[in-house]
Amino acid sequence: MPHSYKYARPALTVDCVVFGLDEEDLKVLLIERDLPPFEGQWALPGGFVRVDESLDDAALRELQEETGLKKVFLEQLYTVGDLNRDPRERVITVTYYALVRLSNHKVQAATDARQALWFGIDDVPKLAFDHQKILTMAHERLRGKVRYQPIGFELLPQKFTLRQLQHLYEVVLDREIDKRNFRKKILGMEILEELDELETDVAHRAARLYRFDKKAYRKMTKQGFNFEI
Amino acid sequence: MPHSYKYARPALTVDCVVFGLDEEDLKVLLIERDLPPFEGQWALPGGFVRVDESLDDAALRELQEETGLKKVFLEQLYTVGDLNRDPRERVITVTYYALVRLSNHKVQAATDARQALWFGIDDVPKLAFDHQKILTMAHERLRGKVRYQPIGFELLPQKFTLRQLQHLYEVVLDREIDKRNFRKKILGMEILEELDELETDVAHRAARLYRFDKKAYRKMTKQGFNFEI
DNA sequence: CATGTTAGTGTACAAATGACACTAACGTTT
DNA sequence: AAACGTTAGTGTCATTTGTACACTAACATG
Repeated sequence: MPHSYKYARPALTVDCVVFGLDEEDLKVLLIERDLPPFEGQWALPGGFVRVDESLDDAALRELQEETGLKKVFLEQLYTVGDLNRDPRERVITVTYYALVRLSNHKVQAATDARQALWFGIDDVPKLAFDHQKILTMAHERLRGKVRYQPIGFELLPQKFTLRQLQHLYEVVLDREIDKRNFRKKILGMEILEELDELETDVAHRAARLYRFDKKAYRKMTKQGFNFEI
Repeated sequence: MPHSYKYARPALTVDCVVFGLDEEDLKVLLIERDLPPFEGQWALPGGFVRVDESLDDAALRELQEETGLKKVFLEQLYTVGDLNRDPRERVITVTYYALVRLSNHKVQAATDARQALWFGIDDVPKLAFDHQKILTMAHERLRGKVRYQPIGFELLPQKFTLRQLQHLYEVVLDREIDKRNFRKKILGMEILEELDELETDVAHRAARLYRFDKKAYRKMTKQGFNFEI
């Protein structure tokens, strides 16, 4: 035990709520714990922060270690520090949420996790610790933020159809959206680059592909433009 | 040094950005540090989290100890944990922002602080640590949040005039607002209780006093109402 | 009683939102 | 080759919301 301090210190961890999107559903990535406490239960990926790495780095490292995910969109969510949220000792957890392109990423369990699996957001099992509460918070944050920041694109492939984009908002906001009004609005923002490509492998008329134009968005933001769905 | 751990642990602190409002300006409460590091410099009130108190409790306690403030509106802001933000050792800080009714609260310095003083938001001195960055974040959060959550009332006395309320939004959002449109909008929300009282001690026609009707707001929120300025 | 200062009120135009239905394209089935 | 099924893609009108704008009333003060 080489590290001693005058006053007791809580342990510090990071946990991540990783969202993905498929054709039907909003999904969350969970791991099955391979260590006590809550061994064998499902939990959010996460782990201890090393004393020589930043919080963001810790979150990225744990994601990679436990699920194989790299280079994902990641934002800090909230820090939970209730007294008895971990049965072992006082633990402070800085929580993050991440958005990934489901199609791009093969997930695989590793360190400290028996397996990593995607669950439908309305279909998650009982979670370890207070992870259900964190998941709920993350979901609310996503619902809120997706409406006034163009973060939803992180859930789609880089080239996507307007149908996919609309579907994203319908799933995340949990309400139907009128197709014509949606197209009018999103195209009117001029933050989508219209590609000379169509989707492939569909059993009906193929839709045009678009790409989020980050540069145009940044420029417009500086001129007072506000993204809003 | 009775507390030993297998791995090194960062220290954990809380810092608070306390906002207040007077007739002119949005203000922030700062303390002059009475201990190294940065002794004699201005900083955000804050301090170490005890191992047996929650993060929120730590923030409230430090506020009371260093500035004398009690029972303020307090919300978690962000957790900063860059590697070298404290010259002594690795320190993780959970930051909060607080809103207080300036008129109600007498401020007085205490533990670890030579004095506590209100500064105009555009008139803060050089701050210790990365506190300027935290302050900027808090200010942005306030600007953003005040528009879609009725937290602004926390900055006003419980009974206020529409003029004061409008002034609040003008100061926080840093833009002029049309008086008639503002009144139409805010009164149309039906979240203000019109009192049979007028302001006193003014050298002109006295304005009617209103009170924020929290119950009505909660009820309407449940029915899908969204506050927005 | 004149002055200065803020309270309190309505209208008209512009912009944004929301509701709504058909034809075109294209792969699949018969 | 024709019919079918499925999704792409498009415009208008009515309603709601936002924005710009100016005068009279009330009241304390000198």
